[in-house]
Amino acid sequence: MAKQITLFDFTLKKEEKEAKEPRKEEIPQIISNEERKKPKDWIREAEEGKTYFLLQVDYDGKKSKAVCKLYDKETQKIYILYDSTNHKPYFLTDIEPEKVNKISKIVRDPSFDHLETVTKIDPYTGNKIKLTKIVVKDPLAVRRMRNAVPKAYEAHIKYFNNYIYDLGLIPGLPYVVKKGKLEQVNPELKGEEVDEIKKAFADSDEMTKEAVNDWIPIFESEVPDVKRVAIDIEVYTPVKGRVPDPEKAEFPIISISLASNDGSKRVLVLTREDVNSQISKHDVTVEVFKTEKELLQRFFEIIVDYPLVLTFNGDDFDIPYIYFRSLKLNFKPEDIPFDVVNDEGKYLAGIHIDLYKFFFNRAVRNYAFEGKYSEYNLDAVATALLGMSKVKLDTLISFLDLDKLIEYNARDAEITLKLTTFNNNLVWKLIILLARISKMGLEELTRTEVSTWIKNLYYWEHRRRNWLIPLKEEILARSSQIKTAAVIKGKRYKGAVVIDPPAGIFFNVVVLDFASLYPSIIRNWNISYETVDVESCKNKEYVRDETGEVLHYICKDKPGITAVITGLLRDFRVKVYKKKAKSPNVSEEQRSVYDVVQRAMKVFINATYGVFGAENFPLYAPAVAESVTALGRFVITTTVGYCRSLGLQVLYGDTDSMFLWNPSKEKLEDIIKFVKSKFGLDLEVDKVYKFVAFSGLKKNYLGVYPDGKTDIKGMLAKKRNTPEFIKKEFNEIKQLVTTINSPNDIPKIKDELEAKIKDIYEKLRHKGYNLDELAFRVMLSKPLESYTKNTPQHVKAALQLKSYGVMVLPRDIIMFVKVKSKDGVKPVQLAKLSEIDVDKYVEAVRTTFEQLLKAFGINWSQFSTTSIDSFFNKK
DNA sequence: GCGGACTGCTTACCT
DNA sequence: ACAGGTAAGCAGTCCGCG
Repeated sequence: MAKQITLFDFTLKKEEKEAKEPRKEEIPQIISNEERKKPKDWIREAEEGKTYFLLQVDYDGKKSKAVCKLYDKETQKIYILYDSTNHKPYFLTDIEPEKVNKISKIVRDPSFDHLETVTKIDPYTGNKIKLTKIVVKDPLAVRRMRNAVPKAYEAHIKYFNNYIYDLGLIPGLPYVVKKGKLEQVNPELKGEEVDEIKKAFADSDEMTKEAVNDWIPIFESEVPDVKRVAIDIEVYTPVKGRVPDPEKAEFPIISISLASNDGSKRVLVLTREDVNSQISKHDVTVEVFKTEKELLQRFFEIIVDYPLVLTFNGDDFDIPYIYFRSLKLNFKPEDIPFDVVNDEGKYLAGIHIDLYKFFFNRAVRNYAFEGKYSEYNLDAVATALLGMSKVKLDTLISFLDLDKLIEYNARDAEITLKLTTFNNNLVWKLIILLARISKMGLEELTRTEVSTWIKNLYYWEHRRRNWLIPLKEEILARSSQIKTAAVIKGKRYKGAVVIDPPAGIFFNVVVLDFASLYPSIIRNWNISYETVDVESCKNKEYVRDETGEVLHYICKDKPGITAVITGLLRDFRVKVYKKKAKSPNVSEEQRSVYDVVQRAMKVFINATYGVFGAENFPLYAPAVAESVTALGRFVITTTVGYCRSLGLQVLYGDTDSMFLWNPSKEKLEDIIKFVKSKFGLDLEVDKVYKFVAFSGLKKNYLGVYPDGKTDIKGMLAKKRNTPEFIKKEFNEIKQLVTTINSPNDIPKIKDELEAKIKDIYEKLRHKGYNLDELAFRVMLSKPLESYTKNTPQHVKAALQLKSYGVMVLPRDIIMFVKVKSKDGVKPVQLAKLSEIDVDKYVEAVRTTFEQLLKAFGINWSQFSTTSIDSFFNKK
């Protein structure tokens, strides 16, 4: 469900709208737990000796057991396997069993099972420590008991994850069922392949070398192309601009589309009196129903054959709507293969992935897809990744002829499916790889952020080493000291260096870049929460920032867990899979698999530094984060100094990059060698520009490659909220600029620039742009009521929309124009071209183009004898 | 009571 | 709920002005 606000929301006047408000119907009755779902034969139990892919682990409350959800490639169905090891929920404490025995809140609890004494390893010292394990019958009991002991360890871990750690399971890998237990099936690799991987780790420490073997199956195991079906529903909506409330489920479901990677495409549609119900030929199977109940009945019949259901925003809309609507139509709860639990749409015959949540994930967006989409509705994501969009409508869904409705509905399911199948199943493979690395089940993985993934990976690795997972307070007691002051108010420590660039055009610019700077620092300096600022350490290395001041010290006695895992992933990525992804000896399809593998690693590698500086991360260690950025500054400052000592001009640099002006090959090699020998870091030639136009601002330039392609960074012209007409005009000017080949070409371009800007100004004055082109598009980041400190313009526009009866929600993009009226803004839907405040737009044009003009050394005041000149002089 | 200087808030970007 | 750094535009406040 897209949240775009469209023009036809306003075709009715306010009064009419209120008159048409439907009467409130009763919310469906709440059903008691007993009446709820009884297990159906939708899912069978796994068979002994068969091989399955582990997709996820859940807790079955009725059987009080962990249950594995498995996929069989042959039958393409889901199977379950209950725990046969008698595994139970537990937590740990550092007091003796005798003392725990005296705590009645624990031992008198009906769920209390027994106590055990266990030995764990202290991550800080490597010493063995004795702990008491409090074993219970039910995961909820841990929550009741954990406050009854002074220190409760590992008491905040979800039970099914605890099960995964204890059994060393890796979701996404193949397993064979042996004696009722899962046994990992390793991929068969050629000798040379293994040798090649081992070679990449020849210089690593023992801890890393041991771990390499365990990681190979994660990256090399085949990813099964699980059978899946994307679904999308359309609901009759008599009220304009309002999304139906799933919990009320007041209005009929008029159409459901299904699209599967087994090749089937289907639309189930309701015949209606109120619209043209003629149905012509479609390239999908169409089934027509007289009643909504029959339609849903048929839908359930089809869907339960699928092990995996995909939706776009199904957690918040499609699944709850189907569920509550079915109850309303008197389906028995046990006949509905869906449920709604904790704001999640559950699919009871298998697994449900809500792709909206996955694509919204910041790490997925930035690291895996390199920010290719910046809005998160189906249309935007599909357009960016597939080049495919939703069917455009010029009226409400409720008014569509059935033919159009079928087409529209079918497209949505098709796009949703394609989001996982395009490019050789790239997204699907990515999800599986992320699950394997994080050791998380698919449903949890696709609904949580990267910090949860990293937490889970580290917990699993702690358990594998039999390390005790320390309490947050214990980590903070050692590594909470912060010595630097952030540049930005409100931030906790100092970050990266940004070199102030000159304004101007520079030819032959080479960009050098440290390969994964922060991850490499973590690995090379052995940084981890248990190695920074710990006493009782023999070999210490001091961390200094760029001024030479000592900030922290790192213990080199033993490898740090963060350094080992980050180093491992980094080396696998750089030395093995990035190479394989480009290797000419590998088939095109295999290359794309390796590309997914390296992208999945990138997500973890790049986010690791950040999570240690994030207060809510359970292994939060500010000293770790501060050490990383300080070393980063030290490294780049030293290297910049070295470049300058070679007589080179370093024009610009940000965090891990350096823009060198016309350097010789010899000097570049010299610098790269210097960095390798001094820091053990890899410096690479990242880009070579024909020229770079610097505006003089940081994080703001236009780089042009020899072939005329461009990189625009940070400029107003590329910001989403800049009006479309400015972007369009900027693009034309950009094309002009790319034709520059030498300084001699500049004067001519200058003249053309000047002429072009005069044109824009004239066009603006004569209302030559339409309202949509003039709109600023700004995202509402929170509910309207939460803007208490001030009222920004997009909020003013949103308030006007709201008073008009249009629902406005967080993440909606508000489109508004600047006008000469009280608020100074109006939503495009309510504005007229005649009321536009031209001065404001001239100002916006000026600031946008100034960023480019400054590179050419042009000031607005330099435009002589023009109307623009006189205009700006009076400002 | 008005306007410029200033701070703070908000959004969107860069690495 | 990964981090900090930079920029733009506006909202709101303070202060001086005999």
